[in-house]
Amino acid sequence: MSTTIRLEPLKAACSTCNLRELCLPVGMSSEQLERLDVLVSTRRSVARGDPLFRSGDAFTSLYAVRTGFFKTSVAAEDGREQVTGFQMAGELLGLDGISSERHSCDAIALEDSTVCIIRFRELEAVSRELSDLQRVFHKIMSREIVRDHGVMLLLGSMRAEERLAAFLVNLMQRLHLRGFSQTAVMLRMTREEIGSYLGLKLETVSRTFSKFQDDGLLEVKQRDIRVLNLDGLKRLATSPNC
Amino acid sequence: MSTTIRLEPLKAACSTCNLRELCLPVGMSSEQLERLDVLVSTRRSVARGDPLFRSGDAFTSLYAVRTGFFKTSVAAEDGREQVTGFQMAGELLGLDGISSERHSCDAIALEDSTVCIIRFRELEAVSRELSDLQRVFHKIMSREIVRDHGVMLLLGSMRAEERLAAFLVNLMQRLHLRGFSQTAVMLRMTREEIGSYLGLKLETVSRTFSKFQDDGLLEVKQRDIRVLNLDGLKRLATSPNC
DNA sequence: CGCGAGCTTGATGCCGATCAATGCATGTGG
DNA sequence: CCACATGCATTGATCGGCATCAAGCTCGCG
Repeated sequence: MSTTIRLEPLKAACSTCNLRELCLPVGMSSEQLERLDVLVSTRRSVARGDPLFRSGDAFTSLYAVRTGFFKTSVAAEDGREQVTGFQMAGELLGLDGISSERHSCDAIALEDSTVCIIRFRELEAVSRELSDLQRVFHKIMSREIVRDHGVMLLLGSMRAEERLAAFLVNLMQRLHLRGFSQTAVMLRMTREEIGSYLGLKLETVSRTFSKFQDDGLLEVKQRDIRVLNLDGLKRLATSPNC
Repeated sequence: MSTTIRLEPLKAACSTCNLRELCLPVGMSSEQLERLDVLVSTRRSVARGDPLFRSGDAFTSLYAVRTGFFKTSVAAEDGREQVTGFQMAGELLGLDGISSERHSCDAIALEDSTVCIIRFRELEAVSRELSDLQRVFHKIMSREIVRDHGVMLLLGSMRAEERLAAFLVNLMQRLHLRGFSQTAVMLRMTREEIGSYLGLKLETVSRTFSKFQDDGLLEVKQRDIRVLNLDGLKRLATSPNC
């Protein structure tokens, strides 16, 4: 439980960050970026398997993923876990904590990662003066709500194949935006974590991967996925079972 | 499609609204409330069955439910619908629209309702000057995210009985906060709408209601629900299937 | 009074869960 | 370097919860 927190005194600067168009500073001018540099002054490294924060921790900061990959999950009282999302470079973690000033989910690094620490009180203060920042931040929160509604649709009314296809298409899209291949990916999460996110058991996830392979949609070697027919996947991800 | 929109020139005033402690103005001083009165200047009536807004509509305003009851739902391309929430007095509608400046879900009145219209640009402007308002608004958005995560947990890992129990407990709690009985409710939504929200078919919802009645937890007469054993329901809502 | 929307209940079937065994990759200590 | 442990993935056999299909029922309303 006593994870050492490694803070990096390195200057984190939005103005020189190559993720800035995918992150909080999207669309900002260079003067505006300088205001942000004050906000985002520290980084933190999180080793694979370690928590960035846990449910119940006091909330003071948001975190922008700089490198690496995270999962967030909520737990029921009886211990059942639900993975609520996977986050990659440029995405924000910790929005759940604003409401009660305590985090309400766990954020765990799925590979060695670094994040930028954004002190929330300062973000609020700066966004009172910089309406463009205010606008962007509101849009980010709203986007998270819209994303969550999409997941509800998936969990509430899609079948296993549709769920996994939707998951893969979404993942490839986000990776592509970040300059990675649209057709090959090394998954950072286990079958069980995918299953938890999609409301399926790990065996079902595994079987569905195998079926996609049989159908010529994918090539699957453990966590190494190569997409052979993206359109076919997309068709599955949105269309009914007919 | 051509629903007549009825705007009410009546002055809507947060400062005299008895919902203010459940709504955007929570915790505000009387001077602050006067600033809010400017923001929230118009009301709108929505007849039962009519949309407050629809997916794709331009986003300009948030809506605070004043009287009545709403559902929100998202649709897949093939027409499948997922109810994403039910909203009652004091709750905010429209947060989904901020991200793309278009609404991404439908909001339909389940009974004759009235809402306060909150022009979003003005809300942003005022909250730049009133940090208490800014704080409250951020908490409301965050609370919606936390709620959505709870629904994901429900959809991803609970069984039919647990889902319905959790739904009922949550509903009774929110009604209780608003001064209604904690043990009796006249449901405003159909079995199909409950089912859509919970990821179940209407027959399953109906059967589960019947089972709860057999088990002495509820008395069910169509939409008329009387809770006989709230603790029993709560136990079901959170505990595992053991 | 009769129609229709919504609710209940029964019979049956299927998708995904569960249980169980095996395979595969990585790492560790002898 | 091999033997073995460990964690994760795959695959098969079986089971069960919920969906589906199909009647009836209830109640409000024209």
